[in-house]
Amino acid sequence: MAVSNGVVGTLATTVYDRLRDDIMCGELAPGEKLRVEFLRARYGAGTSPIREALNRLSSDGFVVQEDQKGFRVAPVSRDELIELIKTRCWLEGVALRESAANGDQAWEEGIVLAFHRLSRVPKTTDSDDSELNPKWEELHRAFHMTLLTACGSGLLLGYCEQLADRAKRYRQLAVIVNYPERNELEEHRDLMEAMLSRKADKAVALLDAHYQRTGQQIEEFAPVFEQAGE
Amino acid sequence: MAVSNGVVGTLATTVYDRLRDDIMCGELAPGEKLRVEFLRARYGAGTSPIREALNRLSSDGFVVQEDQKGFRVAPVSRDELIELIKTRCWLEGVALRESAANGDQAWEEGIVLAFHRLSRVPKTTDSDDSELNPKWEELHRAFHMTLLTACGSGLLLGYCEQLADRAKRYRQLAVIVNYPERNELEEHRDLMEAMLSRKADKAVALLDAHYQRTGQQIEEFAPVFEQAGE
DNA sequence: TATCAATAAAATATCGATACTTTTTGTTAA
DNA sequence: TTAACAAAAAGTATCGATATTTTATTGATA
Repeated sequence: MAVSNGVVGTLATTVYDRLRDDIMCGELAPGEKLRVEFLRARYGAGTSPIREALNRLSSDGFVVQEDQKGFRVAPVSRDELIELIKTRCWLEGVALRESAANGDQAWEEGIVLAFHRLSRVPKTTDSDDSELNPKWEELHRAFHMTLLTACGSGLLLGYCEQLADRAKRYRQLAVIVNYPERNELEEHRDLMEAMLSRKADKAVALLDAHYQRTGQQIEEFAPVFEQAGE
Repeated sequence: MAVSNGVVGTLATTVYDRLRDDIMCGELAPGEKLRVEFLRARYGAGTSPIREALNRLSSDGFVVQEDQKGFRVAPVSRDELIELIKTRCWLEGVALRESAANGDQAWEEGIVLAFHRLSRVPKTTDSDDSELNPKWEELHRAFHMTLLTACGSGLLLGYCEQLADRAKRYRQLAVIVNYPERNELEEHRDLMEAMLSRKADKAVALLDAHYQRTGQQIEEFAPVFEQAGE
């Protein structure tokens, strides 16, 4: 059962993916209690796969667990957002430098390609910029990761990806869409060019600014931090 | 049930802890298949807590999981060890620099204290240096973490801790105990002094050397990398 | 003898029922 | 009224049984 692209997955994995999405996009609010009975009904699965998915998600930081008290959606806070961005700048900074030092021709070509694809897709789907384009999200993620892939550590890449996911959650909760005075495409182009010419210091500075700016947008859009209880 | 220091934990958590230990110390060999039935008998628990523990461990990288094919102990390899050490140097390097920049007086005092405690405990329990002293392991870990605690990111600390655990596993598998021409206490003292005098560059250099040396010891002691199948 | 298919065995994943813990509710005594 | 406790309700954690999938075995065919 649960077949996708010819491969049979487990129900637990399906539930994990769906729950993760629902938490990331805010369908399940920060702090919300995750009762097994509720989730069983929602995802049409038995106790075991639900609990297995929840256990995995708590290792990822999307769910918090307390023994004998069950699970709830991980809370969000201004402090955590700040820490998240800071840590992300540090880790991606290391990865950028290493990538710039070690990247080969295939890596360079990958960057050019990823940028090109990103440039061809609009950030929002509808004309009034109220809805994020998931395709853009995907290509944006891919572009940033491509810059890092030559760092030589899958472990580090994994951490960067995890942080990117957690940051994405904040972005989705804040429903940031289009800011007038911001040309993201140019920011990405500058970043690409700094990396291609192996100016690591410059690239790191650009990236820091890039993330810091996004962080600010989220903060200005602060209804996110209404602490959600139940 | 499962009471320890007044707090009631779940069976799943107990199993998680024990399994983790057994994998870290090599009781369960790298690559070994982890059949649920076997684990049930071993830890005296039902299917659910066993599987929940396994799910958590796979997020930690101690167990690998493949849908419909169950779980096995994460394999080890020379390549992974190298990557592990490299990544650890990078992340702890960042954390050291930030700590050195931000640490306050309480942080300094914590370091002095942790070093003192470490210096008072022998690395091995018996006279012929064949058995590691678990107390030493604990204090050693505490000392290194204390150096990093002022970095200002719990996220980064978490990653450092995770890497430390994975590195510990390699050390335990290799049964490294006492190398003649190495004075670890002095290495630690130098590291402490560099940090107290806020010489971050020097501290990072010392730490890199410290970990690189340990890595070398593990590699020389290479029976670890006999690939274990079943 | 090798290949493949069919079958049997083993192992994984899932379910629903039960035991245990926490939380809520209701009642009594200060 | 409120503090304390007891009883009931709700929710979590665990178990053992079953369904499903993978792996091993066997035997027929080329």
